[in-house]
Amino acid sequence: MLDKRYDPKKVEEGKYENWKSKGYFTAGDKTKNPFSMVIPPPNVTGKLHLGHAWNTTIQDITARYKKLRGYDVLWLPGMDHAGIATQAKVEAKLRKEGISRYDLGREKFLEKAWEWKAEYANNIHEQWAKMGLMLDYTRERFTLDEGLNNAVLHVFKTLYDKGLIYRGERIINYDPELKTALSNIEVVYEDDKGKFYYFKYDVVGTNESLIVATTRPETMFGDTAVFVNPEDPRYKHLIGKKVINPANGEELPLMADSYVDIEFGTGAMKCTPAHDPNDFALAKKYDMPFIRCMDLDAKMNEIAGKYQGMDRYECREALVKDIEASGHLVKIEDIVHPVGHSERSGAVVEPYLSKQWFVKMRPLAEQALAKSSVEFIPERFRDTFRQWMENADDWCISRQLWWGHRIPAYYNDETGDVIVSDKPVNLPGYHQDEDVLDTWFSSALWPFATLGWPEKTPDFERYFPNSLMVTAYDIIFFWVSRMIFDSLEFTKESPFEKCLIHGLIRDAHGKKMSKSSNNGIDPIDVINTYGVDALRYFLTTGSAPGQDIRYIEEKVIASSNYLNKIWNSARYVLETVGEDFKPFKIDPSKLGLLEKDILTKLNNTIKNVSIYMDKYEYSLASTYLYNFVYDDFCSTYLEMSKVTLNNSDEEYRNIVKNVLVTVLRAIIIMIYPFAPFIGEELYLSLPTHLESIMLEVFPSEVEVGQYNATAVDTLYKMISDIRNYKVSNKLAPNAKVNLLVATKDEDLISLKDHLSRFSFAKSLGFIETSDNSGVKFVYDNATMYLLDDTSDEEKALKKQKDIEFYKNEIARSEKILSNENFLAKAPKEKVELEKAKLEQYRAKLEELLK
RNA sequence: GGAUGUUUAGCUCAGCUGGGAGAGCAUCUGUUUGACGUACAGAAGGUCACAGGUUCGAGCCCUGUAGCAUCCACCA
Repeated sequence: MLDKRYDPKKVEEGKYENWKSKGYFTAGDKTKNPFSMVIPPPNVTGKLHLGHAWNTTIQDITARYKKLRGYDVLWLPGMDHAGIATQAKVEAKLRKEGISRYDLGREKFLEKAWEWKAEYANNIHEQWAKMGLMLDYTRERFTLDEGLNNAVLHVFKTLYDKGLIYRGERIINYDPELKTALSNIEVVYEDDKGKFYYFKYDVVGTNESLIVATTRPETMFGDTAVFVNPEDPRYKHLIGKKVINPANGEELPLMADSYVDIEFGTGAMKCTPAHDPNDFALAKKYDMPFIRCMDLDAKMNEIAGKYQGMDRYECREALVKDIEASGHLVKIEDIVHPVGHSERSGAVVEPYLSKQWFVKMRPLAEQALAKSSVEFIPERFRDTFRQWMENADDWCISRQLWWGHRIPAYYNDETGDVIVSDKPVNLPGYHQDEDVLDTWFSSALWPFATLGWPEKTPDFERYFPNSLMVTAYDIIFFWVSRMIFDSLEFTKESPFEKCLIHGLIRDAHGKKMSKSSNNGIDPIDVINTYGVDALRYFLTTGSAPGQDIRYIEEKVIASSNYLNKIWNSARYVLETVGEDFKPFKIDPSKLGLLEKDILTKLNNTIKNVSIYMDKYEYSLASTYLYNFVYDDFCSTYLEMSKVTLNNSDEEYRNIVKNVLVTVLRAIIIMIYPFAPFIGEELYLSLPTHLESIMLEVFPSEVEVGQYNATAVDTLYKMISDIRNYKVSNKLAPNAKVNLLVATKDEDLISLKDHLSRFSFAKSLGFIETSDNSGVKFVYDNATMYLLDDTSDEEKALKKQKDIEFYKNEIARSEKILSNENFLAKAPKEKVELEKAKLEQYRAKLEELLK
């Protein structure tokens, strides 16, 4: 027997290990159609947060549902080495021990990183198990494993041979703390407080000077020109002359280009080609030199003269002081301006001219835009993808790190030769590039490389392209778009058929969860308090696809209450039918009205749940199920069954029990993808069951046939009206009442026991034609009189209220039906429906007025 | 500067091709009715941001305005 209360801890215990050991998670049944997903590989940097919980729950619901639907489901797990992120963490850990990565050297450092990976992979496995994820661990992959590594080398070499990967000098975003290049999207812009320095530049050969403003004075040593707009009347006459750089006294040409905004600052701009991407472009245009005045550690170099060796900020301070002393400082303004920070280290990014590896984006992006067949859900995210693709700059893929795929380029310093090879090169005089690849270079191959590509493995043949990818919208640029263009380039197919996009999870006030605001919620805490099923249900219901959700504890509690409701309804059914009960095939001809009614509602629920599950609209699917469970099953049929079971013979009692079990079984299987643990527990309590709910199939509709639904509706309305009447007349809920029902509906009369029980009827009579005593309730197929000591006044009041109601309804209906345009243009069914309603209202009013 | 989302009950949110506004929580009234007080029976609560338009009919479609949020690009 089930416990009185649903206890998540007890219910969850042992189930996951059992499923796993029985091999239920392992794909490969060739008799079925495949359905495949790969998990977005979490970084091996730390704990999984609620966002992961949400993301993986959506996938798990999908996997379990598709399995119920008879698919051979492959959900492939794996993790990402997360180059920068992990290396930053490992370095931070070492730093606490007083060691730098250089103390250890590459080999030893990588050993430490692998140790780190092992520890965190273990944490992640534990969390996946807690979440109940149906992952096929026999196929688990890691972005740095041998297979992925081969795929990465193959891709690098192929793109290189095609000219789609090149090495070049460009301005890149440099993280001086982690000492590595970053790609554009690894830079986050924040509004920082800064200063705007106005300096006076003397114009050579004149008495004039002009004022140039900058936020980064320390880069003045790398300046090669000052630019103004050619149309700027203030400076027009000076164009072509030289000005003196107040930082070092050197002469700079005063040049003109329409790029310069007349309105901004002083309208005169210094040009630092090696330290600013826009200046770099200008310098290219005018064939100017690129002068680096800083080293990679953000310290000034020999170009800066006496400032050499200073940190960039130190230099800034000293230089400004010196310029002020020379009388060339005009003013300093406090400003707030966007400053690029490294996503991982937070360091202020330094635009820096250096030699890096790049992926040439245009050809790949155009192919992706032209050929991608990925269907985004919701559709609007296709535009997000498109917009980024259309504007994507070349992708800087080299990182000056150790943790990652080492770039397979080999240099001969003497000859200047470069060999790119997917096999190790051991030629004398050659040495391998020290850098590794951007972590996203390998994740971009995830959907196919995890299946064995570039080999044509059976898994690749069978499970690629993936059926579905599930991820949050913030990762479309980083990952989704790159998977799509790499997949199209290398497999000639889109990596997945559909891409389901969800939002971000926020705190109760709508703020982004983050470490800095300390508002993060650990999913494990939630699971320990309310159970994983409640968390899963909360995460995937009550929200629309693609929208953000807020974590609200009350909602998790509500979810838990709902599961408890299902638990207790199961308890009632199982206690009622008994352990020895043997369910049998339903014979529609033997069903009673109420049985037909609940089964019909079940059929509708199965239909709707299926429709929305198939469309990945889990929130809507769950709403239909919820309403059925609460209103139709628990509050109504289940209560009715108590009366039926008391008042019928053995054969009919068995039919009712059979219906109870049938409905319960369907509910359990439908809720199970959302709440697998309680689903399994209840399923295994059913009188007959398979070894596990994981082997079940989705419930199908039950043959019921036609029945008098009006009679059932009227019964439920009567009960509701009587309850309502008692409350509004301050009668106790169990106050006895005398009822008289005027009806010719034999089916309604056959339900008299239920009416009697739920109205606490003292007496209940049936008559053929209407009477005129008591408080009157009018239905489609009956009129009910409540005969008790209510005063005539109250009776009249109630009657007046009803009459008014119907009069209003009739007026509304007549108005619509007198509109010729409505009659002419609205669909016929709508018109007929309205006419039928009007007729009913009139009949009821007439009955009321008798 | 470009783009997207959002505005519906006190709060958090659903509302799927246009056809009589919904849920959970909170509030109020009742209830030892034979699974569930993590419950039951009821009640109250909304000019669906605003202004136009299309339509027989608009929370839903179109245009505009405003607030809130997010993303992209960024000015030296």
